[in-house]
Amino acid sequence: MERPTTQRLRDELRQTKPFPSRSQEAYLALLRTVDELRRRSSALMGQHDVSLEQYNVLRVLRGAGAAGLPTLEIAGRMVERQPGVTRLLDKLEAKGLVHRVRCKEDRRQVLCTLTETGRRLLAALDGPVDESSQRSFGALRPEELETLVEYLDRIRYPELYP
Amino acid sequence: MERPTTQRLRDELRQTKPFPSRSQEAYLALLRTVDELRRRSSALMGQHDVSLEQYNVLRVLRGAGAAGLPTLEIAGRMVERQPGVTRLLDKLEAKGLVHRVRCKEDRRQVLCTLTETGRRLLAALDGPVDESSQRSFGALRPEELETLVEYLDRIRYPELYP
DNA sequence: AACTATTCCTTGACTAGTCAACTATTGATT
DNA sequence: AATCAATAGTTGACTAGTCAAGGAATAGTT
Repeated sequence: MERPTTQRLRDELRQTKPFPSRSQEAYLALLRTVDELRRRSSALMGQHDVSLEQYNVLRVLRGAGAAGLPTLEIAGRMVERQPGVTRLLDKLEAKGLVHRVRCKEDRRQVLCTLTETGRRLLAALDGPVDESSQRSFGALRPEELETLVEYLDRIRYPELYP
Repeated sequence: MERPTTQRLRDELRQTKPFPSRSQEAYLALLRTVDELRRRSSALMGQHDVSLEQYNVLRVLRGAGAAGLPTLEIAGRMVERQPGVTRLLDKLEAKGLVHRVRCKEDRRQVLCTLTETGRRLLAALDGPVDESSQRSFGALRPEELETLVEYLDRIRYPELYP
């Protein structure tokens, strides 16, 4: 972390005014937390010359197994929209981490698979990524983690939890 | 929301495999939640031809009062780094929402203030923004909101909560 | 006073993300 | 079969974010 670790949210804001509402406070806390987590993991990926987003594509591909996945399906498993995924795949293919071929059965689809290099890169990152994740989320006990995930779910789908 | 609202995290992922770890599940939930919140508010800002990020700069400036703020101080109150803020200010100034002047006392600083137009735009957005925020976070009771903020704090500063 | 260091901000060169428009292929309909 | 619609993906034109390098002004030092 770059900023002094003793800083808390209210200090970070450096505003004397209280938050306009708890919701806004929570919103800001969410933004800042995700930003911080992104920074922590980006640092890891950067050492291997891939971005965090590129890494996420690789992970999705590994999760899919040897058969590979069409581009749109990758996008579906990620936060990004299709065009972004296409561009990420462009870069990953250029680096030799991913292989793309037109699907025989449906020539509209492009099947993406990990190359051996890609698989090795992922393997090399597994340890550090897990450590980093443990360090960040280790601050919460298992039940707390569960609660957090539930809260986030409810924020995303408010109409399901009236 | 664009995707079917009955989808839950496990469905979104469309993976049969369980999560490698709770931490990873929480991490993904965080990313997706922030992404979704960003989308919801971006839609509001877009109607007034400002981006969410530009809006955040305007809010910081309003919070600072009539005196205005130097660029670096704005960055300090936001998630972004300085260069990003400079560029956001470029665009806001071009739209006539913000005014910039070199500070007399310290000519290194650039004092930024809201224009009347900027202030009106913010006022027009206050209602919708608050509504949207209530809708999202209304899914949590006040104590739960508080707990959420605490958890997020702990994730950001794990060493403070061993 | 003259140098050096620091601070504030901007710029350049990159990555990434969005929407909208387009191509290619497939499927469905008449 | 000929058309029309839907799907998969790419590209263009934009916004935004990063780091690293640099200019300008100020502060500190000798």
